[in-house]
Amino acid sequence: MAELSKSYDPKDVEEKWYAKWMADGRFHGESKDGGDPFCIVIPPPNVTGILHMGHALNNNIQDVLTRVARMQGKNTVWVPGTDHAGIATQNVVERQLAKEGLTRDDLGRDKFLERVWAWKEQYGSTITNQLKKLGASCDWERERFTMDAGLSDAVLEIFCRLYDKGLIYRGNRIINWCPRCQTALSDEESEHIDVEGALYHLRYAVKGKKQKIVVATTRPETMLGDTAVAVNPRDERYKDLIGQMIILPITNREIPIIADDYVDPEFGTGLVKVTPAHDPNDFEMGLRHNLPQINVMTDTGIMNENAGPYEGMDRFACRKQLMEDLKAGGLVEKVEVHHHAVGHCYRCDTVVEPRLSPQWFVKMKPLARPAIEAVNDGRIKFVPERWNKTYMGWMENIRDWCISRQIWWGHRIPIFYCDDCNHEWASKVSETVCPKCSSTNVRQDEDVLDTWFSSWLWPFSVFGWPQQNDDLKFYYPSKTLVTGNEIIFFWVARMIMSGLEIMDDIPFDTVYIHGTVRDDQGRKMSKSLGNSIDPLDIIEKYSSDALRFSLLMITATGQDVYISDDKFEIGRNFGTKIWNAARFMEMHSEGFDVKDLAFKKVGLSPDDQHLLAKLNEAIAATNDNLSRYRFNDATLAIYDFLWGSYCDWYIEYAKPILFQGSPEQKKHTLQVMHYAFSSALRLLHPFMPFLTEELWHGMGYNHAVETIMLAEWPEKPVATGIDAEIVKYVDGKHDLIRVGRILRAEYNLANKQTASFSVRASNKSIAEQIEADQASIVALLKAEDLHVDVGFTPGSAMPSGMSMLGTIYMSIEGLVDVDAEIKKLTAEYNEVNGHLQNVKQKLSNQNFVGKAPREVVAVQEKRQEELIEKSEKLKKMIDMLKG
RNA sequence: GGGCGGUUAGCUCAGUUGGUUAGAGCAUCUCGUUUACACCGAGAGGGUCGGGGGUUCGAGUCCCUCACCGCCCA
Repeated sequence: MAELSKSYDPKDVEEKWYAKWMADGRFHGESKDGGDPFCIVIPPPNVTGILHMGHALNNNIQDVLTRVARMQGKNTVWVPGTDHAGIATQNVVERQLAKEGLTRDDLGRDKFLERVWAWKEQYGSTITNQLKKLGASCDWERERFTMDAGLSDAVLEIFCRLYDKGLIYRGNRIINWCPRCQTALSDEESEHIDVEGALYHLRYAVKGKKQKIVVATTRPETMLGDTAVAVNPRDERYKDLIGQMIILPITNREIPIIADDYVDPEFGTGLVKVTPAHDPNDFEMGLRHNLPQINVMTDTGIMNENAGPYEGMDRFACRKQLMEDLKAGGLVEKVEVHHHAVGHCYRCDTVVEPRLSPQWFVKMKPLARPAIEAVNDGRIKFVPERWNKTYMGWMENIRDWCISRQIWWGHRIPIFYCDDCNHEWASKVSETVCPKCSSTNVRQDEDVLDTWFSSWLWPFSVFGWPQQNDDLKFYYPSKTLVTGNEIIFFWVARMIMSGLEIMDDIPFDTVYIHGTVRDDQGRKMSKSLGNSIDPLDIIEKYSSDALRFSLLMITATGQDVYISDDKFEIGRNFGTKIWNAARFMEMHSEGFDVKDLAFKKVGLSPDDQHLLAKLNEAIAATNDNLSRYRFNDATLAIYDFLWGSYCDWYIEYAKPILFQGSPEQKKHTLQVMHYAFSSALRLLHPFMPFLTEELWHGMGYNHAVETIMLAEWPEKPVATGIDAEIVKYVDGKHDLIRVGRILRAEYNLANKQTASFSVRASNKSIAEQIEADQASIVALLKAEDLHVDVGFTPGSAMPSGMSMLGTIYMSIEGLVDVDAEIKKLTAEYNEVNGHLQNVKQKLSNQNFVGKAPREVVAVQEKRQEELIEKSEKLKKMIDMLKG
C-alpha cells in the first residue's frame, strides 16, 4: 500500500489520471469486441464555444451514465465532437477580419473559408480540451466535426434524397431575417423576447370621402409596403367600408379594404393594415386576396426605393421620422404602450425582420408523423415525462423548416441551375454540365445549410453513414440523449425525425432533459450580466471531482439548479473526508493484505452487520436512483453511507479494536473495512472519477483490476451473515449513544472527562446484547464504565434520558442540577403525552379504525403502547427526582 | 391569450403510490484541538409546507380556486 499524503492535492492527481486513461485507451470501444452495446452521442457544443456550467452539468451526467455502463461491462462508447456553428463562427472570423480593416467580400468566398478553417484549427479545440478537464470519458478517437468530410457527405446525401423525394423545396415565403447577420433564420432561431413597445394608431383617408379610418400597428414603417386594409367580415362597424379604397399617406398609393376572417375585431380598432411582404399572416392574407407584395427594406434593414422619401434610412430611424411626419400631418390618433414579444436573432440579438424571401424548406409534416408515433407508443421516452407534452405540442403544429442561410461557412446547398434551359437539380458532386441540355452555363446555389441540418444526423453520421459499417450497426441506436430543454425543437425532435426517416429506427430510447443552471438569484448565467461562474475556475479552486459531485448533488431531476461559488464546498469537503478515512485505514493496515477480504461470513459483529446492511442499502439506492435519473438521490445515498455509516459510526467503533484488539480481531475488522470501502469507492467512481482512481491504487485495490474504471459495478448485495434483528439493535445502540451524548453535552463535560453510565435496558435480551457489545458503547460515550441492569434504579438523583434500548443514566461527581433535570423530563413528559392524546383520539375514532387499513391501525396501536410506557417511565423518574 | 414548472427552516432545495413527531446541505448558537479529518467532531435552535375551499378516518402529497415568480409557445 502506497503512503497517502497528509492532504489531498487534486490538481496533480486529476491531470495524471486523465493522461493515463487516455494513454491506455480506456475510453475507446470497438464494435468487433461485441457484447452489450452502450452508446451515447454528445450534444456537440459549438466549435466557437467555451465551457460553461450548463455544459458541465450536461457532460457530467453523460459521463456518469457512461462510466456506470463501462463498469457494468458493457461495450461502451461516448462519441464526442463539435458543430461548425455557421453563423456564430462566421461572425467570429468576420470580427477578426474587421480588426484588419477587411470584410469577407474583400477576401472572396474561397479565401474567406480558408480563414475560417485556419481559425478552427487554431481555436476549435478549446471546448473539447475543457471537457477533458471535467474528466469526460469520451471516446476521443471517434471525435467528429459537422464539417468533416464524412459528415459533410452525410449532409449532401440526405439533402439529395429528401429533394428527390419532394421533401425539400424552394419557396418565396416570409422568413425571419437578421439584418445584421444578413441571413434567414428558422422559426426556432428567432427568440421571442417580451418588450415594451408601442401600438401606433394611424389615420388613413378613405378615397372620395371625408371619412378617416384608424388602423393599429406595432411596426408603422411597414405601412410603406401596405397593399390593403383588412376587417373581419362579421364586424358590423365596418361593413360599409369593405370594397372601398384607402389612400395611403406619404406614398399616396391607393389600396383596397378587404374582409378576412383572420382579423380579430377585438384587437386595436378592428382594422389592420396588410403588408404581405413583411408579415407572415399578412402574407397569407395577400395570397387569399391576390394582393401585391411590396418589400420596403434591403438586406441590411435599410429602407429601399419603395419607401419613397425614407429610402436609405435605417428601419428604426425611419419609424421615428415617419411618426413625426404623420403627427405633423395630423394622421396619428394615439400611441399606446404595448407589451409584445419581438423576435431577436439568437446569435446576435438583433431584432429580426419578417421578410419575403426565396429560401429552401424541408416539408416537415410527413417526417413528423412517425416521430410522433415513436413517442406515443413509448419507443422513445422523455425523462421527466412532462416534456412529452412540449414535444407533442410542437410536432403536431409543426411548420416547414427554413434551412437556407445566406452565409458562406457551412455546407453549400447541393443544387445546380442551368442558366440556359433553367433546369434545377440536386447533386452530391460539383456539376459543370447540365444533364438536360449539356450546357456548361451551370452554377451552384450560393447559400449554405442551417447548422442544425447537419446536427440532426449526428446519431448516425458520427458512425460514417451513408457507409454501412459494423460500428453503425452495432452502436446505433444510442441509448440515452442528455440535453437541456432549450433544444428540444432545434435538435431532439429533428434527430428523431431523421433517424426514423433514414435509419428506419429511433436514434435513442431515452431523452433525459436536465434543468438550466442559474445563479443564486435564479437568473440565467450570461456574460452580459456578469454572473457566470466558470467551471474551470471552480476546478482550479476546488477540483474537478468537487465540481462534478456538488453539481449533481444539488440538481434535482429536471429542475433548474441555482449555484453559487460556495456550493462546491460540498464536493471538496466530501473528497477530503474520504481521503482522511483512507488515511486512517492505511495507518492501521501495515502488514495487512487487501487481496484477502474473505471476512468470516459467520461471526460478524453487530457493527459489522450494520455497516454491511447500510452498504447494501446504499448500493440498492444508488442503482435505483440512477435507473430513474435521480442523480441527486444517488449521490446522497453514497454520501450518507460514507460520511455517516462508515466514518461517523464504523470507524469510531473500529478504533478500540484497531488500537487495542487482538491480531485476529484487527484483521477481521480491516477486512470488513476494506471490503466496504472498496465497494463504496466503486459506487462513487462515476461521480468522482479522479479521487476514487487515486485511492483504488493508493489502497492497493488494483491488484485484480488495474483501473477502477473497469472494476465491477456494485449491484448485488452482501447476501449472508446479516441478521435484520441485529441491524435493528445497532440502530437502537446508536440512539442510546446519542442520548448519552446529550447528557454529556447538557452537563458540559469536557472530552477528556469520563463519566459512568448505567442503562436500565428495556428487557433481558437487550441487556445481554449490550453487555456483549460494551466496548463500542464505552468508546463512543467516552465512558469510564457502563452498568447494564434491567432493574436499575438510581440511588440518588442522576441525569437521565430515554432511548430505543432503555433509559440511560449518567453519574457525575457532585453537581446534579435537580431542577434542570425535572424541567427537562417534564418537557419531555408533556410532549409524549401530547402525542399520546393524538394517538388515543385516532384510535377512538370509529371511522379511522373501521376504514384505515389494518396495518395502519396496528402501527397506531403499537405506538400507543410505547407512548404509554414512555409516559409512565417519565412520570416515575420525575417523581423520584421530586421525592 | 394557451401550456409547463415553481411557491416547504434565515438561504438553496429534497420529500416517488395520501399514513408515526415534514428532511438535507449551508448559515446561526454552544462545547471541543482526543492520535483519520477544524474542508472536522458532539450537541442546540429554527417550519400555521403561498392564500382559500374541497375530497378523505387521515392531505406538504389528490381535486378546485386565487395570488405571486420563472420558462416555452402564440
